[in-house]
Amino acid sequence: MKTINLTTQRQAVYDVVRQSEDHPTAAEVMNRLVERGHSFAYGTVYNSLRYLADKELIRELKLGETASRYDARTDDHQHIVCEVCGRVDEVMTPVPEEWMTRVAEETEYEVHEAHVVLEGVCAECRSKRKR
Amino acid sequence: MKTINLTTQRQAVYDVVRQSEDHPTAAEVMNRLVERGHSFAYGTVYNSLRYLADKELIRELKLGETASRYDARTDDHQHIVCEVCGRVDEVMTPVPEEWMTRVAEETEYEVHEAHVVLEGVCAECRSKRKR
DNA sequence: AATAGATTTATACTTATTCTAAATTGAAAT
DNA sequence: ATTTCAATTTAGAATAAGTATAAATCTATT
Repeated sequence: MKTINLTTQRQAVYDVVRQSEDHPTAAEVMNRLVERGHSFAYGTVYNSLRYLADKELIRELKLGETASRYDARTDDHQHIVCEVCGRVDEVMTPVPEEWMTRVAEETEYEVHEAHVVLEGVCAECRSKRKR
Repeated sequence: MKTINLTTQRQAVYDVVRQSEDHPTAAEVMNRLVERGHSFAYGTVYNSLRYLADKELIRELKLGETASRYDARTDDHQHIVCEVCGRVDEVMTPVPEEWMTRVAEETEYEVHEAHVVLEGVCAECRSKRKR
């Protein structure tokens, strides 16, 4: 019984997120909407992002920056941020189940999810650095 | 050559963080300072927290909430947040090196750090729920 | 006591996001 | 076709966390 009501605004926001190669912030989504000729209220973009994340069509990422980012990939995965250029890439290698089990034992929590943000230097910045 | 200049304010902020069982936000640190009879400017508390984190006397935690939290434990560890009551606990079981290596291979990043925030239900909330 | 550098203070500002009340839209019922 | 009602959008105000700024205060050294 999961009805999804994609209004014009929500569809347009969804399209922007899906068609972005990076992981745009709300402000970036807004800019890209304007580039496409839309002019929605700021609040609507936030509402739409929240709605889409709620329906699990997109994911909200909190990577430790001030602004949330959005990702159209909703399958289980993590993220890595380049310390030099700030780019964000997907990490598909799954967090080991065994580690989660150990953490459950250690903490006595029922563990549901792990959000991992890795930090490092991307291939591009690494080769630039070498000279 | 790492000189550390602990002014009255910085020392007091450091004391609050060290003597907190939980992981207080800046606002909570401020409240606890007031309870102890201090009345520092808001900016000073933020500056002190930044200074102490800089000198690695404390750590700033970004757990996906709106406000940062602060932790007097500076050794390598992760955190787990209870979805029910919001409490934050330490996770000392280290993230498997092997997983980090695999991620480095997958992403072609030079991986420096992993910040993990786990979510689940703490022992206390679990037992309350059962009854 | 005089100077300089660092720090603190009070306050203004910024950024990201949420809230609010009125206006608009759209589907269902008449 | 018109009314109706709920959901949505809009514009703008409000909030929350944190940073910036300029003046005042401390502190160590000459």
